[in-house]
Amino acid sequence: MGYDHQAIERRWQAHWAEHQTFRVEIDPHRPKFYVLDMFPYPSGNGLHVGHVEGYTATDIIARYKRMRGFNVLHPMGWDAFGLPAERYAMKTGRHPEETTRDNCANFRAQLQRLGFCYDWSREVNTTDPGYYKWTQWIFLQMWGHYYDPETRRAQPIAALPIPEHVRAAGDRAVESFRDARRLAYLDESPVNWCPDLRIVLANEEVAEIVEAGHEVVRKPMRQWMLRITDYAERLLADLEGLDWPAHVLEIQRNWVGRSEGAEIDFLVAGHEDVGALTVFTTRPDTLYGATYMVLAPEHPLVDRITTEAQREAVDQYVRHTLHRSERERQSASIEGKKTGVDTGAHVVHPLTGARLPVWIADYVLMGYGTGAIMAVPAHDERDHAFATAMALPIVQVVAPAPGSASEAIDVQAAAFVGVGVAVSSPVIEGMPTAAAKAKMIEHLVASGCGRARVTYKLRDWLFSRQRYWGEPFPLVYEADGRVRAVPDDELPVELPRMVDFDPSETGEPPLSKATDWVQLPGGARRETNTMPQWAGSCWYYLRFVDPTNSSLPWSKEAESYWMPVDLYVGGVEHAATHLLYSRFWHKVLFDLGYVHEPEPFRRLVNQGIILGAVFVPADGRRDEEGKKLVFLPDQVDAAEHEGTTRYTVKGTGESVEIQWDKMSKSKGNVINPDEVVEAYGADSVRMYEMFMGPLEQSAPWQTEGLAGVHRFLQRTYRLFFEEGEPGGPDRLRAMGAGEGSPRQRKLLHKTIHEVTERVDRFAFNTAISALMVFVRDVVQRGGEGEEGLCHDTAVQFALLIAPFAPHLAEHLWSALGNPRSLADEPWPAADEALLREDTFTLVVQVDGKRRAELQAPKDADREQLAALARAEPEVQRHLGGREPKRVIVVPGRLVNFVG
RNA sequence: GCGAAGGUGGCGGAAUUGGUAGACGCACCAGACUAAGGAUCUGGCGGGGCAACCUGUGGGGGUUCGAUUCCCCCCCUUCGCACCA
Repeated sequence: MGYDHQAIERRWQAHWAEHQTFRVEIDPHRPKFYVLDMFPYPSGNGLHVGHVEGYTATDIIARYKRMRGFNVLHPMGWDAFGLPAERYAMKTGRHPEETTRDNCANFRAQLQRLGFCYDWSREVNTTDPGYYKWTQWIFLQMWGHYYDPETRRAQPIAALPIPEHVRAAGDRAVESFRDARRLAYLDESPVNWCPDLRIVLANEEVAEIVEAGHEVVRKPMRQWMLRITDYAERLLADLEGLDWPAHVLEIQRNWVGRSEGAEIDFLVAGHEDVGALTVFTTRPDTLYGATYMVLAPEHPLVDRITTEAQREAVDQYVRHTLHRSERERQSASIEGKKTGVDTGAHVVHPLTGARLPVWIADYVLMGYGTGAIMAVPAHDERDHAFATAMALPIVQVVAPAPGSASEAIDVQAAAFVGVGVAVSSPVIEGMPTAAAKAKMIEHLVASGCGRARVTYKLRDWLFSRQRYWGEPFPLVYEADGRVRAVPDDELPVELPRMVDFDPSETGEPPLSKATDWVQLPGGARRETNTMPQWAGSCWYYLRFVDPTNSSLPWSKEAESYWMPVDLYVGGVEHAATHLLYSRFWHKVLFDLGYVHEPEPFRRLVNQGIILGAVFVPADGRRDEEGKKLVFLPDQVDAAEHEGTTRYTVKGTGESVEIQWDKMSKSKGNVINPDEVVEAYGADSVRMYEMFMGPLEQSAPWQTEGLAGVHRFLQRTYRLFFEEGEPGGPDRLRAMGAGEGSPRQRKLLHKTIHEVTERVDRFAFNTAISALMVFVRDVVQRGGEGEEGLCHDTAVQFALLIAPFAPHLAEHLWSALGNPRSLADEPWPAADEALLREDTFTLVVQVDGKRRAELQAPKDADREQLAALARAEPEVQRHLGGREPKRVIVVPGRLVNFVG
């Protein structure tokens, strides 16, 4: 019969399901371990081999930790709201509800066929009203709270102190004062609008959509925003304690983008009534070098201060800018072309009293700082380019530090952006840049026209979408226009069943067409936007701790036992989105007392990408349209030639080269997990993906490699079983009852030690290699008639491969006479005494070159080792009778004769 | 342009604190068993050389008895950021 992976895997998957082997409950007597995967979007394409890699890694850890005595929470669910389901529905007429249900069922079946040890009783689905009830509830918590910079935490909006003059202006004034501080707020500002898809996009999403070939323009629309910027400081500071990959921390730091500097107020000449025009700068020490001022074209004061003579030119420029997408503005920047228009207005330099012209230019962005800058062309490249183009004056106020390597600089030719010492700057004359900045801020504060300021690149999170397949907002607009929250006991606000959910060209959301649903008694109307796909994934890890609770999102008891997540594995593509958004929500929930730690994910690991093979013409030939020509593996023949593989296209014989590329349906280089699981078994596929290389690294999929791992499992199987009667079952081999030979015991314990240490380090590829070494050794000894596997060793080995090949391990375990699953068996412990060796391989070098090796006693001292080494004939030969000048002895390793 | 990570056989990759470079697997070659082998088992496998031996971890230099590992310069790849004042 042999290794029948299909029968074995079917049997144990059924066993685990029937016995609910992986169902877990709170157990105060055992330490917990929470292992989480990034839950998938259940697309119609089904599971991808890339999913399998990350999910196998967490599965190994989950099974291993469980055997080490931890109470392991290892859940799975579906991030099922989102655009693809909606677009698929528009194409086929199948409702997202149906396709989502089917896709989830398909994903679940696929994951179960891989034998992952999820607690399926905890499965969650973001589109389930019982789930999104709480997504809506959390949103309302944000709507009901504001961020208090004094206490540095969220507070109930009712606790917001209302200034007397606001209170005096009446209820409506108090309400808008509060609305302006809520963590969830309405804002009418230019958003990223994609006319093709008829949706708005978050800043984080724009690049991806533009990549896909869609246009994105700026368009003012009324949108729900989340005030993530209030948490910028904490999101940055709390990165410190996280066990996350350095590059993810880096991406988040960049994204939050903290910079320290100063705000400086300039009065507008002739417009003292508009108040100060405030700029942000990181170089307050260059204030004396400011020769003009630039406002973003969208700056609210542009209209007020523009002179009549310049009005037409300014209006035209503003219109022009609004039409250009941010993308275009950026690409213009890369070419270095600067455009802008003089407003005709002037500001007064707060220190010198000089009149500086005020320009508008699209190189200044409204969304950063104050939307206005003081231009210091001598010390800023962008200002320099602009000043040169517009013939504005350039005044040097920083010089290279005396004795520094910098040549004599000419700021007329190029900006000097480095640090140095202040010159032509009375208040800070001669001071080094760092000190000059501090002194200047001090001076500005004293004279009342400036202050220290920290600015972040992070912008508030655009949180509404004009889509159907998302969570409805639990908000109602009263007839008088006021916004009211749907009371908690009326949640969830269920998504109405609709057939036509095409968005309108103007961006009116599809839900606005569900008039029965929208219209409420008394002229009130529901909010018709829905939440973005990120909403459901912001907190799913919390729902897993108490997934069926209908009166609370999660109980305090469950949260305090299971949280935080000890290990989170997923792709790096979520570094600036999901991972930032969930940290933000978590901090709000922390402030409100619903979670007990400020960070959700203690340790994060990114898995690499599995690449698929494509073949391209060796001569770089392209098709008629100039696009890359790609051939698929089944169109290509391979032949060995002088040690390398040559590939040619079947039929034409054209020479092609192999390339490894991201798997994609359009390239046709996708590996379907179902097919390889069918052919080689789940254990082989899982183990192969772990054997490919370090988890974090990308690696090419090579089915030959999978076959190699499959052979290893077959060999393992044959170590335990021999062929029975023809057509009958295989028989467990006769095994010695004792502990086995000292040699086998020693090898076993060495293997236990290595596998344990490597799993702890996430070095799964080398852990598997240790298992392979063990099996090969025992097979060979058995083949030489020395000894087969003895019972005790067999038992321990079955446990050792369980995290990697759980089905085969259970099969072996059960054949060895154990009626119950091995999932709760203790992990084998290496016997320290057996790990100790009496001798070691001493390497002997002469002049740093290896000349001999010998077995030396472990406890030999330096003199003994040197003597042993010197006695070697090879060493004698290479020394040729001369006396070495030096003898280096590294106990336990080597002896080197030098000279 | 700025920042981060990386570069080891034909391929994926191993290598505590500097101490036998290439574990393990794939591919390939040879052999055994075979009616047969694309099954299985055994052996070989960085390059050069009959051999002794030489050489070799992107390139160049340095420290050291000894460098894949530490330091300096350069090249290349991947990723992130990119008018952020």
